[in-house]
Amino acid sequence: MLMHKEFSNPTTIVGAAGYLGLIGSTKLGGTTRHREKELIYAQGDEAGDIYIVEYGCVRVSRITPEGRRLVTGFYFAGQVFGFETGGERQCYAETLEYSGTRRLQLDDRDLANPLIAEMLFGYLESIHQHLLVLGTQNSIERVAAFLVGIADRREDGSNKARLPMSRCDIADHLGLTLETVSRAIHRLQVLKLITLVGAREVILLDRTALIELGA
Amino acid sequence: MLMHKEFSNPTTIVGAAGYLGLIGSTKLGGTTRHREKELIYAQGDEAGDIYIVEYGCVRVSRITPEGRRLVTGFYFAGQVFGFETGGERQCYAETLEYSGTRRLQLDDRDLANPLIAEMLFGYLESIHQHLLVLGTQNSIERVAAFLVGIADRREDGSNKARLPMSRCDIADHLGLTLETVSRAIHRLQVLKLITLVGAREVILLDRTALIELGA
DNA sequence: CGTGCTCTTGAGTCAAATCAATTATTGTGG
DNA sequence: CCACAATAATTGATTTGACTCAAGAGCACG
Repeated sequence: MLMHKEFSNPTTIVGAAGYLGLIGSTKLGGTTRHREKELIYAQGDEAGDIYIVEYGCVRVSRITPEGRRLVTGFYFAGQVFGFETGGERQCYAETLEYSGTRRLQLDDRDLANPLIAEMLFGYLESIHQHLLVLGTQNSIERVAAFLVGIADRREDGSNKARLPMSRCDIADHLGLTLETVSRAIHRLQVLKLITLVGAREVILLDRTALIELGA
Repeated sequence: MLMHKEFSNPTTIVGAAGYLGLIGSTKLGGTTRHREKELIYAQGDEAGDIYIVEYGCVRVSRITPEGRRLVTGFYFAGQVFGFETGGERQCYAETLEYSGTRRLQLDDRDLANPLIAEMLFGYLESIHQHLLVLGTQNSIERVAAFLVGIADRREDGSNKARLPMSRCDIADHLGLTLETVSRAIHRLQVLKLITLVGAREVILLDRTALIELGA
């Protein structure tokens, strides 16, 4: 429907490319600074606008009536989040660290803007990828795909993935438990596919093998 | 972002409401008739247009590089399918029974049409719901949610769900095996929440309890 | 009225969940 | 700056829900 998207990367969400073209738009707000663990919006808030991450990291999640949580995504610098249906938001958006975001007011006609449409379709593609992960992959494949996805979103092209989110956040994103995530990371280390630098940073030693695992 | 969507129903995709307003549009093609198991589009085909089911049922699925399959959705009369990112389709669409579909040509500007936008956001919401199912629910909850979702899409308001898809299709939709689906259906019968009429039709005896299970 | 599907059912296995410590890390006040 | 509390992550032991493998049963169709 729109421009072609690279497919080597399983979890790229929405790049900054489109965003640049919006600078100067009257509907693009200034940068809002958030402390760690700050709520950007909650379930029940009015939906409609979207947000662009300037720096830092945002976690978007959804709670089921039974209290189970699904983390629908993590968004880093240059990425867009907040696309939602209906009048009310069904998700919570919270910062995981000191972050800056800009709000972009949207109305129906903005969807005709190719930049906005690209963002929306990029988001659609990312959910589809997430579905594929949750529907077909085992724990080690899920974690491998996750790490590659995070690393791919770094602005520098380095083989590192910074993890501002907890093991529990990762688990709730991948439909696993935090213990299983921890064990999968351990196994990837034993397989010499990654190295841990502390608990919150990983170096991808064999990206190809990781992509193959998580494909 | 757009109009409010009912939330009692976990798997409604895109209703026929929007479609009616498009009758007369030059871009809406005539009805194409398909035999059972006919391919409507394949991975690699050019993306861009969407389809409306007139009657029958369409299965949309995606195959991973390792050959695993995810059925992303089933579409019945009045529903829209075929929203995809990028130049090439990543999914296969096939009829499960004798069906009729109409193609709707889309270009970027059509997204500004509220009817089209509603369809797109309805689709977005349905994927989100599917994610929630795959990310948080166990086998019996998944099957319960699935059956309620199918029943909700009947035009008559009856508590029946017709299942033109096989157990294997359901399994690949829910991230389970066909045996597990069969056992879950059996357990729902024992719990007196459903009755089977043959293998391909179920009557929902306690929709509330089913929704609670699958919520 | 077979023949081939699909679906069901059973038995055994295995991957991930659960339960339970233990070991980093991080943060705080003395 | 260090001791200590609090939080997060790892690791181990055990359980369990879903998968796998393997027969049968039910149905649809020629």
